[in-house]
Amino acid sequence: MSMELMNGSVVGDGDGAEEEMKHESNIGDGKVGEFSELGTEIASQDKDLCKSSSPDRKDSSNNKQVSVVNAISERLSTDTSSRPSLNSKEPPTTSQKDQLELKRAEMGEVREENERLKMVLAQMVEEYRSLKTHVFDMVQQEQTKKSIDTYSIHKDTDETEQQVSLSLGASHIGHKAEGKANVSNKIKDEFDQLRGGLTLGLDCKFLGPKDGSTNMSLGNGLQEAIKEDSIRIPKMLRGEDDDVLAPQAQAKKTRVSVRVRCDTPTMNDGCQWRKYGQKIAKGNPCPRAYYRCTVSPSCPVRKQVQRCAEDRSILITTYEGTHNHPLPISATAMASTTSAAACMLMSGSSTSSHPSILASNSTSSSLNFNLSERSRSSPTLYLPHPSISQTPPHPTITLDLTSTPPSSMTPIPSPFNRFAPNYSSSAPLYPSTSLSFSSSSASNALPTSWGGVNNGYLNYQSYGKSQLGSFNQALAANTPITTIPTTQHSLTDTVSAATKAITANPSFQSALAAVITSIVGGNGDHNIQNFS
DNA sequence: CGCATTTGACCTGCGC
DNA sequence: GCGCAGGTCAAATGCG
Repeated sequence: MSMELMNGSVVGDGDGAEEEMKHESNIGDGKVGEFSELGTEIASQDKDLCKSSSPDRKDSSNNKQVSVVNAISERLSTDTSSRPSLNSKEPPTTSQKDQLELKRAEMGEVREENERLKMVLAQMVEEYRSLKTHVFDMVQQEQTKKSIDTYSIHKDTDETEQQVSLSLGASHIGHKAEGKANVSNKIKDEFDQLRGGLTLGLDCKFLGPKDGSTNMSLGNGLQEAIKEDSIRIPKMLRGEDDDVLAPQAQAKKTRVSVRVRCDTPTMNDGCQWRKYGQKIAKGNPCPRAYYRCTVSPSCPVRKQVQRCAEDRSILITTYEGTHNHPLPISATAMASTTSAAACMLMSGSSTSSHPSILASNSTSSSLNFNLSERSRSSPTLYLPHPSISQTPPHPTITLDLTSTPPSSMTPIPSPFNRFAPNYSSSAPLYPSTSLSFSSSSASNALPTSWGGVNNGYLNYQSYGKSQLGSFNQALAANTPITTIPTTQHSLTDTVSAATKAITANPSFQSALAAVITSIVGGNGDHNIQNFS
């Protein structure tokens, strides 16, 4: 279906990775000037990001921003590794003094660079916030419109949904489907309406980089919602083409699974849910509860809540679908995260087969964001519980927000297992992507509540500043002399400090996931690997 | 009384 | 075609 698009993005990613590697190798050679230039370039590109409407430019800018973060980490590590010589008890020779001066100069530049990067990051957070607000406003406006036009839209529901589904199918194969290019303007208009109305939070798809991939972008959020709606239409009322569409639609039924430690029966994500069923799933004695979003009667979003069989303190909440209504502020953090994660899943799956990353023919990927030292030393592959993950028609992305990975997490002796997409031996039909934000921090706050009046998006905003600041400070704080000899350890300390700041608040975790996803966008794999 | 939850029945898809 | 498992429906029940 969208294989051509996927291939296209793979090629694009590959170029990006090469460029990134080139930068990093320069830094590794100690070319401070180039590093500074790179930072300046990124800073300027970030400004362009605000002004420019060119999606490609934005995309490349994002790639480079992530690479700069990696670069500075590399840089810090390089500095750290050279520090023991500064502490040497031997009397310094003239050449050593020169070296000392040089190093000091370098460090000064790096500090400047740090400051610059702080600014860039702050700006990115600011941009994300304003964009999110903008999208939210748009959604509200569209909702108002839709309430006025409800009748006229619903009148043609069956026909429209069929047509939308058909045209989506056509749009996915886009350029090769000339014969299906007779999409009516009416449907296009409805696309535009739905674009505003069906996406929430950070839907990076619509803010996405590539105009050419707009159709594909539509696929994730819009198509999902449309599909969800169409699911509720009795088969008899659907057209005969539905048989053709059904597998395609089902294949896109992405799910976002969130694992948190939670004592309450269900995780407060800020949304309103009504329980409509409960089942004992095979392989897990804990019942699985089914919830439906009740904020809007027509909202297609559902969630499943189940406790982990191995560790019952872990609550696994699986979200499916996209809200077609404005969300309470307290619910936007989770909605953004799930929406973005679903976006990442769709885009990530398109690149997971890149040969340089995945030395396997498997389609399953696991992107680990394990930041802790323990996690680094013991790389993990999260294999979700079979009752959750082994549902082939549903590609699932798992956000692991638990502090201790479950026993089912299996170390994979692979050179890719830390950063690159891993693959499951069970090899599900569709990619099951795991984003693990695990932390070794013993004081890891248990996310018993996602929402709350002051704990959602607003909180992210405040944490976005204060804690991202901490993140930067943690990076900057590592610049002073330490005696840790290896780059591995200094980086680990840096990352551990940052991890503490990040894991201190679950809302920030989700928001961070959303931010990262929005930055990484459609070609995240390479960048994510380096970001770890 | 209205709303939410519970729970058994039913539907559907998939593997054998 | 059959059985199994996941998912949904809707009547019954509970609660404020």
